[in-house]
Amino acid sequence: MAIDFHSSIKTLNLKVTPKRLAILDILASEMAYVSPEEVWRKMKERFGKIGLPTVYRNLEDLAQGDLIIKIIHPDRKLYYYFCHNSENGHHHHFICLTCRKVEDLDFCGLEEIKKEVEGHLKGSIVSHLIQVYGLCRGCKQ
Amino acid sequence: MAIDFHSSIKTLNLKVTPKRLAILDILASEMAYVSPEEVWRKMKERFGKIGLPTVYRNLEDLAQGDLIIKIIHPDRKLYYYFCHNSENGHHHHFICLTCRKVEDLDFCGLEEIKKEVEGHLKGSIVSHLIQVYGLCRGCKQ
DNA sequence: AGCTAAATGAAAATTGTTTCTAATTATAAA
DNA sequence: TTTATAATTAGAAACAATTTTCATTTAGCT
Ligand SMILES: [Zn+2]
Ligand SMILES: [Zn+2]
Ligand SMILES: [Zn+2]
Ligand SMILES: [Zn+2]
Repeated sequence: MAIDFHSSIKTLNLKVTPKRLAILDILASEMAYVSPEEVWRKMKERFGKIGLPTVYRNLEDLAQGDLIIKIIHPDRKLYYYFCHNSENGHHHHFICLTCRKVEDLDFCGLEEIKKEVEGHLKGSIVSHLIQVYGLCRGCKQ
Repeated sequence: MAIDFHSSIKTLNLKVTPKRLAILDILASEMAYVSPEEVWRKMKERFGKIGLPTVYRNLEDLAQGDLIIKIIHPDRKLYYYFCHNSENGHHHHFICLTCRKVEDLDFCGLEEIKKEVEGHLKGSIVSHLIQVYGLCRGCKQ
C-alpha cells in the first residue's frame, strides 16, 4: 500500500507541488539517511533542473511537519530520513557504518534518563540524541 | 588538587605546549561548554596572538584523546567541555540549552541496545552517542 | 647546543547552508 | 474555466563555521 503523500502534504497546509511529492517519494524509497545533496542529485535525475535551495527548503518544511525525520549527525551535517514505522511511536536507529543501512531500535532509554533529569537534576528535557553505530548482519559476515 | 594536564597531554603522545596547557586550563575552569571562538578569545587574553586554527586543531586533538568532550549541539556548531568526572567511568551528559551548563547522567542504555542489536538484528555495535538537551534546574525557573 | 618531527600563524579555501529577488505555479474564488 | 493571489521556485550571491596550505617556530630528544 503506497503512502498518500498528497494528503500528507495538504495536512501541513503546504501546496502539493511535484517537487515535494518527489522528495517524499525519494526519501521513502531509501533505507538510509540521505543528505540534502543526495536528494538533490536524485531530483535532478527526475526533473533535469532543480535548485539546491528548493531541496533544502522542502526538506526543512517536511521535517517541520513531522513527515520526515531530521538528523543532526555527529559529522554536523544534515540528514533526512523517512521512517516507515513512525506511527509505531518514538524510537531510534542503528546505523551500519559500512553499507549505511538504517534499522529500527525499539529500546530508548529516555524514560530512565527523564527520571534522572527531572528527578535528580530538576531539569527538563527538550530533545535527545541517541545513535548507535556498528555493522549490520550482512556487513558483519 | 589541580589536574595534571602536563602528563595528560603526554599520554596522548602530543607535545606539551603552552597553548595546549592553556586550552585545558580554560576549559577546566568553565562550568559550561564553550565554542572554539570563545576559547580563542580567552587565549588571546593570555597570549596576545594566537591563531584560530590552532584552537580548532587542539580542541579536536584533545577531544580525540578523550581529555575533553565534544558536544553535538542542535545548532550544529562545535562546543567543547571538560568533564571533571571522567574517571568515574563511562557516562553521558545533560546539556542546558540556555546557560550551557553540563551535568552528568548516570544512565546509559547501551546494554539493552546491545542485546537488541546482537540478538534481534544480528549486528554488532561499534560506538554509540547519547546526548540529552534541555533546561537545567535554574533555567527552568 | 643541535636535530627532527610536531606545532603554529596567516591567509586563503572549502563546505554546507541560507538569503535575496524576480519569475513561475498551485489553489481557490469568481 | 478564467482570474487573482499567495506560495513556491530558480539562480545567483552571500554567509559563517571550519579546514587546508605552507612557511616559520618550537618541544623533546641526543
Ligand atoms: Zn551494513
Ligand atoms: Zn529516544
Ligand atoms: Zn541552564
Ligand atoms: Zn553509553
